[in-house]
Amino acid sequence: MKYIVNGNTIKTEYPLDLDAILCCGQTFRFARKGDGYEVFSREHRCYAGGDRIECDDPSYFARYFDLDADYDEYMARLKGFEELGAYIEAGKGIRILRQDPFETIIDFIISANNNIPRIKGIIERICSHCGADMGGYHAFPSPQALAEVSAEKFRELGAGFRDVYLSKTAKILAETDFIAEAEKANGSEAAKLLRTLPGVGPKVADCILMFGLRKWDCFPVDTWIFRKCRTEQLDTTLKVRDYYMNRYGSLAGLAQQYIFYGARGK
DNA sequence: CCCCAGGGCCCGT
DNA sequence: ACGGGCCATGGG
Repeated sequence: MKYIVNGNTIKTEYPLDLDAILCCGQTFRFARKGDGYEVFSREHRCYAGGDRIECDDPSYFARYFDLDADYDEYMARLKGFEELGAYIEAGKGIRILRQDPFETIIDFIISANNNIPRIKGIIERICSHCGADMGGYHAFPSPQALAEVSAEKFRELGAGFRDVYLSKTAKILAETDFIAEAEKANGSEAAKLLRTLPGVGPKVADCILMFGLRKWDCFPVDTWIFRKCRTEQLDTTLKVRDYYMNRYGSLAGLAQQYIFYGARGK
């Protein structure tokens, strides 16, 4: 048993390292509150601190925080790689979030060539504009609601040059069963499929695989990871990606998160 | 004024 | 296939 549910409260076996989980760019919908964080996902909200999660829907957030998975086993497997030892020790409280695929696709299109505080602001304004009013906060918009938003409106909400990507992709996701196809596909096929969406390239696709589809055979390379991992041979982001995907295999994405946390810090 | 941010697109070679 | 310029916006 890795956690216990008592009413609307989840108690986890080990404390979650919420700073590492939330502040390293897996999600952008959270805020510090008291000793912990208020976290939003789709139409849900929770308060998380230490080993407690208080929420409207425990089964949703047990899944969201990936509480059924055995991270001790993952860490044990990755500790076989000498270079990861210190990173794993520092990041042992990390979980990989299981977020809504649609929300994750939109969030990471916004993340391109952007910084975390500004990404959070854009997403917040989009939710306020067309997400359901949940009383005190707004849900993430449905695909249908977001498909109604014009590129001009996205620009107005601060999305910058990503405005057309957002309006085009939202329409595709609202009008087709794209997401179901991506969920069915294996990692490399899903990555290829995701890259057909406007605004989704190699890095954004890998983040969607990681945080929206729980497919970990990927290796998102952003500027921080590239700075950390580049060598004379590995002199492009795609070469870094290929090398580490091959090295860490089915746990490459998790390994990336340990490296990211270690390289970037809080 | 500069540079940078969890990059992708589009155009040339 | 690959490289370089360009793309909004806000903060340092």
